Amino acid sequence: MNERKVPKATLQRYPIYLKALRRMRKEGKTKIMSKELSEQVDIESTTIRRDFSLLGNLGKQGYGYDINDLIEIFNQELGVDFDEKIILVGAGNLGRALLKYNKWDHVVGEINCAFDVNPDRQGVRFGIPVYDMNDLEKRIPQGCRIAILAIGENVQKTVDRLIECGITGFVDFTHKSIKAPKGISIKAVDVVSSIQEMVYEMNKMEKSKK
Amino acid sequence: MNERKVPKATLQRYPIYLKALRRMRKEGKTKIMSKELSEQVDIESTTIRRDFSLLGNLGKQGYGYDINDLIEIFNQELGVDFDEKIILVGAGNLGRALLKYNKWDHVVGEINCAFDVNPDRQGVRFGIPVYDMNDLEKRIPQGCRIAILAIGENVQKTVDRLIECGITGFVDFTHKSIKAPKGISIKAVDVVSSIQEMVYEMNKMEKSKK
DNA sequence: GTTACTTTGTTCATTTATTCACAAACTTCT
DNA sequence: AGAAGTTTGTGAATAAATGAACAAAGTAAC
Repeated sequence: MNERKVPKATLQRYPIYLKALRRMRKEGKTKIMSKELSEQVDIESTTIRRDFSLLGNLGKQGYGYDINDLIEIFNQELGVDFDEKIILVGAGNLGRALLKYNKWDHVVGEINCAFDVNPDRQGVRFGIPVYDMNDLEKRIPQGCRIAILAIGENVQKTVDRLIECGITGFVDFTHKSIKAPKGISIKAVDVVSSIQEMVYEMNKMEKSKK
Repeated sequence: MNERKVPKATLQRYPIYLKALRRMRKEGKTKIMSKELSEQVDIESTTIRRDFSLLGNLGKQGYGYDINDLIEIFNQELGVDFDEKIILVGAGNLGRALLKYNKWDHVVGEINCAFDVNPDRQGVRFGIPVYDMNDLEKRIPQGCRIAILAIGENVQKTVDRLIECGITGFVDFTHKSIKAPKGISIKAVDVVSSIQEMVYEMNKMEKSKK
């Protein structure tokens, strides 16, 4: 077992593992070996074992890993508190889709409330209050650090304002490029970028076949 | 100038560059230097220069890079044909949001058509025909390789069927873990994973401050 | 309890990615 | 046109990530 220092590359793989493990649990499996998981997620078994070992001695030799244990540890170690508060900024189509999709299985904290400039969208939606954007400073939950950006207009201005309110992490669904000071982390979730990366990979595969 | 062999790590950065470049163009800028871009996207200027140099000698010493040139080259080299055909599978809230958001500036091919099981969602939506899922085999455009998955049910079954139809790339918005044979590439776009990664990073930053 | 078999955790070699440092190439000023 | 000042592109050094190989620690069968 090593001291806490998870490499960036490993970090990007944890969500993949977690997803696969959840599926297996749902299918009724209770244990898994690195080699089998390897085939499922297309990552070398050695890499998997090393990734896991960074979080402790989770497996048993000659047996494998207990799926429930793994999921639990991952939830813990991925640093997500169940009471992490999240706000949704923008309750348009996309925002509402996210709310509806919000069966997050207690993986990350729930979305606490949402904000939108449009009065038609305010009120309670999918069980969550949607406030007027003007009331942001008044209504933002205490200790909230994370905002999901699902707006199309005034992105930079809104981000600046959110940072003022103490938000330090953004999940960004806009197509805009955002400027932010150090210490603020932004994760872009972007269909277009994903498609670009994918098409590139696909073309490379094609070429290597010929 | 090197021969075509773009490292994976570089590949992941191109979309970030592209986004920033587009913003700058919109702001009226016409040239950019690696050092300035470096500050904007928080990537070392050397890394940027090397990444760019992989696509050719795009810059001029003592001057910098021409933003328009860069954007054009990127669009080309990212391997995206403008006539890449894309289908949307699932026209619920999320699917519709994606359609509406579909001002993709000719970066990637447009969404050609969509499919949904629900008759209420069929017809023309945001200028794009939404067909019955049963007609998939009949209606899927010739040569279409890419599908955007925005469904919640029967994910695996649908994926298998799409693969039968010649789809080799998936942009996956479901929360399910999907099994697919080699040669099929799947890019998961997932709020929950993004939040997890982000929270982890945020916590790490906090700790390192103390 | 002993033997045969399995699978983890980790060391070490190799590959991949990043950063430093600087020559070559261009711009601008005089 | 020449000199001074920038900024690119890249070879060489460093750091990070991966993969092969195997000891240690377990299971299962007898």
